[in-house]
Amino acid sequence: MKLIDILDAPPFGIGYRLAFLTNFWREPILRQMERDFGIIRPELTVLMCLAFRDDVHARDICEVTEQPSNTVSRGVASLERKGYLVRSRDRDDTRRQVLRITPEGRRVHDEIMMRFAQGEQRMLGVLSRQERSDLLCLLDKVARDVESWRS
Amino acid sequence: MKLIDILDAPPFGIGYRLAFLTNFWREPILRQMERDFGIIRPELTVLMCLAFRDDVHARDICEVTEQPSNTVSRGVASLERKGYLVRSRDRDDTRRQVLRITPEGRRVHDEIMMRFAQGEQRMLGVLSRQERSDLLCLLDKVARDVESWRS
DNA sequence: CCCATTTAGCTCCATATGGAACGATATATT
DNA sequence: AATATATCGTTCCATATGGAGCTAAATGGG
Repeated sequence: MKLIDILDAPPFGIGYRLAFLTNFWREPILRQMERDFGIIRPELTVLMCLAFRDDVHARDICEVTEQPSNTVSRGVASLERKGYLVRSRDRDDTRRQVLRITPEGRRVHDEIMMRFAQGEQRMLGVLSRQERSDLLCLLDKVARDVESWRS
Repeated sequence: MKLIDILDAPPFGIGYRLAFLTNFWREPILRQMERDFGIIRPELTVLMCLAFRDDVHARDICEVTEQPSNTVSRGVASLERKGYLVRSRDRDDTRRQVLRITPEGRRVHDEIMMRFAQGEQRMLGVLSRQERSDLLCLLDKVARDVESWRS
């Protein structure tokens, strides 16, 4: 018996396949990432936020990612220890700290993003250009509708 | 800043959306499941395997789901305590135990599957029948190709 | 201006998880 | 048949995670 045999069993064909693909695409790269860079999932979450937009607060990351503040706090602290971000006090509100990614952090971030992109290309190998475009369009449509269907 | 704003930032549009949708579809239902039935993720994994095929060994579940044996072992033990499965020694190999789902376990399993199915329907609300069919077809194609692309 | 309330980020603690190693049993080798 | 090796399921331990509560700082109401 293989996992693939269960594909048709559950009464949620699309959801099951979404989870199936997410798992086999993402998890091996996350494990590599931990092995090669010592970065674990909550740290990557922080790193991606900082790469996307500079000068954010930990609180912003909590809101965007819906992660608990202690998880973000730990991620920020360990990324700082590794030299992937710097913290500075916010002069308007000294409780807050402004987070900024370092060049080294950016480098590691870009390397990890590249691995995810390459993994995606491998994953989609069986699809034509047109099929990939269709798939992206359909997924995008559902994702942008998230506020109407999320529990 | 909202999570949805980051959709177009990473260089893996399809993978990112797969993970995004998986997360918002599955996680709330898993939390409900824990709250309502006291069943956590590794237990659901075991329950789904037993519902799919009767008379399996814990080892089979490890192989199919690629979960470590201690995780499966704990899942089996707690499901047994809750009365959702029964264990019996395998007469051919007394190290093994044959696992069988109970009617109560089946009932809980079906209820949980129904919630995932309903969540899927809500998630896909924005798509037409044809679009859902296309999406399923594309995801299925990639999923069935898993052995060629998985790391 | 003073005190109550809220907020940012951190620490403590309880639980979830997976790697490693273990005991019991089965299988292979000589 | 006797011993070495492999396998099944479990326990032990180290780490990851999130909830609750804490401290410091900001904000609001009188």
